[in-house]
Amino acid sequence: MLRISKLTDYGTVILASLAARPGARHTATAVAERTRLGLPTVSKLLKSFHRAGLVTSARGARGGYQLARPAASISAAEIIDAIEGPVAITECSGVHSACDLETVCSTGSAWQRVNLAIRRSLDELSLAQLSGQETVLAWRPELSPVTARPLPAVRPGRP
Amino acid sequence: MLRISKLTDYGTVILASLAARPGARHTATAVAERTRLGLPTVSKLLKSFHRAGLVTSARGARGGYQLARPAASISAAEIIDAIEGPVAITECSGVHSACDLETVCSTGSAWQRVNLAIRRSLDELSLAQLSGQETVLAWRPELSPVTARPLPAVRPGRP
DNA sequence: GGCTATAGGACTAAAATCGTCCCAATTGGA
DNA sequence: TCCAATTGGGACGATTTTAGTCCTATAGCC
Repeated sequence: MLRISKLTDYGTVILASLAARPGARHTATAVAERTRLGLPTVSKLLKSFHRAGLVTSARGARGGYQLARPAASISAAEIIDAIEGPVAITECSGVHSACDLETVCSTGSAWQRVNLAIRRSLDELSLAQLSGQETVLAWRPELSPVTARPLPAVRPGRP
Repeated sequence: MLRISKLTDYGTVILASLAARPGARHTATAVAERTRLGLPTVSKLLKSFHRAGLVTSARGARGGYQLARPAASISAAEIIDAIEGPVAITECSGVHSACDLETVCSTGSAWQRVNLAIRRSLDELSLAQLSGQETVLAWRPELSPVTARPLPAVRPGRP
């Protein structure tokens, strides 16, 4: 199916939530409540984003997170990278390929081409667009319903 | 990561193998030996391709598979569809969305745009290109190593 | 009729993904 | 100065996907 993971999808929702008020500081708890995602999950994702440099954080009382850059300059590719690691359509686009098929492996270059094309469209899509701050061309409701957000059954509060 | 599954990758190798001699009939066993993939796996994938109409089959002695169409007119998108189902980057690009987030779901249209872009490049890539029958532009060896093909430990023969 | 293939599906095993929890570090305020 | 709030990092268990195998039925050739 070639899909992005649920976590990534949640991630965009979380970042969109931060983007709504870029100046303010947002605690993980507040974001969890606003997005209606589980607190542990939100917390985990925000940590990932922090490690990737997409958000800045402040610890301690009155701490919280906020976007490190304007939403328009954060790309979908960066978001995916932050959570799932580098986009790579085939498995050993990486380093260690234990592949001893000779003839057919010319396949590699072609997949790579697709990979680049995907990468490019992901680079061009900004968080601002994802969060609806910028209109996206050719918006056809009947063709593009809603994004995935099968909510976790559990609410933020502790069990 | 956004990657295609191993099975899909195997699938392209199998189809490429058929494409090498489009006129001939290939038994699953022969393909398994040539590609060095496990016979059950090859068999399963060929069945999927048959159901999807990408290959024709003949039963009985002297039976086997062959491409239903020229390699140039089979797209990567079709191959992926045959094995993994329709390409959809987000989960509920489908029908039943149990999504009750209102504000943030404008995200949908943007992901959909990416999805279309991906779909398009997948449509444009033919099996002929994947199997190296047509050269692919901008082939940079140091950037695009080899495709994934972590071989199954087991050989075609029965255990 | 017997041999060789595919057709289809059930079933098991392995792996990646999700989600939760715990404890350490840090900061602001009473 | 101590307490409460909040992030940081990692470990763990459960669920879901993905891989891979096997069994039985069906079809065509000799």
